[in-house]
Amino acid sequence: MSKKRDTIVETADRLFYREGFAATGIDRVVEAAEVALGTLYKHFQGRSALVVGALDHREATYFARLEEAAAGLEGPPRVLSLFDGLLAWAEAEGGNGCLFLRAAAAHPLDAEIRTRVRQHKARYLALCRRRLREAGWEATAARRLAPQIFLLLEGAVAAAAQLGDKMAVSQARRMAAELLQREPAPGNPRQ
Amino acid sequence: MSKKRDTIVETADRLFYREGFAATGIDRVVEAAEVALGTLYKHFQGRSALVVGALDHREATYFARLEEAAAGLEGPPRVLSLFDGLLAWAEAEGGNGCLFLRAAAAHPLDAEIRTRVRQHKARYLALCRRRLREAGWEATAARRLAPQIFLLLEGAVAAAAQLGDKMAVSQARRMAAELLQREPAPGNPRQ
DNA sequence: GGAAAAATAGAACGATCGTTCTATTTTGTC
DNA sequence: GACAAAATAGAACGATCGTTCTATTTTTCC
Repeated sequence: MSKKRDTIVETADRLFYREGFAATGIDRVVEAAEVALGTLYKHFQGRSALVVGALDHREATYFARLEEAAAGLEGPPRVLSLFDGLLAWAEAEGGNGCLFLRAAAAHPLDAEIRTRVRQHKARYLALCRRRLREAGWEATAARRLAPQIFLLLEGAVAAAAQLGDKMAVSQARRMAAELLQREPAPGNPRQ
Repeated sequence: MSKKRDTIVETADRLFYREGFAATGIDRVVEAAEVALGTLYKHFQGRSALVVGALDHREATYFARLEEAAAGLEGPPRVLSLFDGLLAWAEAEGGNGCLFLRAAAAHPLDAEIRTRVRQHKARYLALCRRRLREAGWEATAARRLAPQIFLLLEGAVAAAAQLGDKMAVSQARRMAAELLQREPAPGNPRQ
């Protein structure tokens, strides 16, 4: 819609993630986005709205990346591509943990932000379930397996956060592969 | 050593965890600890030193709790008690994620704090390895299994953080139990 | 019991930061 | 080319917060 708005949102997303919420103020975003302070306040009510905008941007781009990673895949690899998408993201932007959880930690009393965090995690879990179904698992099995896949994803993000340890992602992927192999989908009895 | 110092550290730990680093300033700690501002600055050089003090306190109390949970246990349960300790902690203090990771996120450029975070995670991983060895696994097996247990622990903490979802901890515990059962320790061939 | 040390209350400072405002310049459109 | 809308630079404000300082009171210890 607005080119300026997009620039601001992308810059805010990048800065918030790379340098943290505490370290990047409005001025910092304005400077990096090469935009005037007034322009930012024309598009966003205030800092809170800017953070929400950055989270929405991250939500869209991250899930888009996960769709790319799954393109053309079927069976268990379609589920495991969730880890490939995570790895690609960690390599591209450096594993600094989950932007949503960090936003919630940095703005503890902001209801709007907390809502986005919950939404993000709910959608992430729902995506795990959907992928399992697409890969051939029954609804009941998908409902049981999805939280386990989700837990491995969360563990990978958290473990990768502390030392840029990308190994944690492949570790989690291997564990997920074993998990899926142990109870194969009726639709894909052979891996 | 100093009673006042202990009170300050305990209060800071509790407030930082319950209300977040951004929301609890020096004044807030002083008020809750029922201590004068000058007393705090007599014991700590500044905010950064206070945060480090709180992290050290958390480190000590958390690992002590893990020791308690493992007392008297042998074999796989000795490893799984890591999850019991985590659950007890989550129920007592409410799962708000890992204090160390939150501290690092809130003070991105503080070298001292980043060091404590790395130390904490390294010790946690080392504890996983030690427990596996105590439970009868060989050194090579322990080195391979420890990161997997650690990943499940991190995943449980992160997943529990978003909705007070204590189920994530028991979920992770079940996954760890299966993991250990799949390749039993020579010293404890029967579970 | 009296001296030294610690603790207290509270004011004051300086810096940071989110936000608003104004005056000027640029951009887009008929 | 003119006019309206958007963008710009930059000053200014108010609030928060970490930190320092002073004067007074309490505690500790010989």
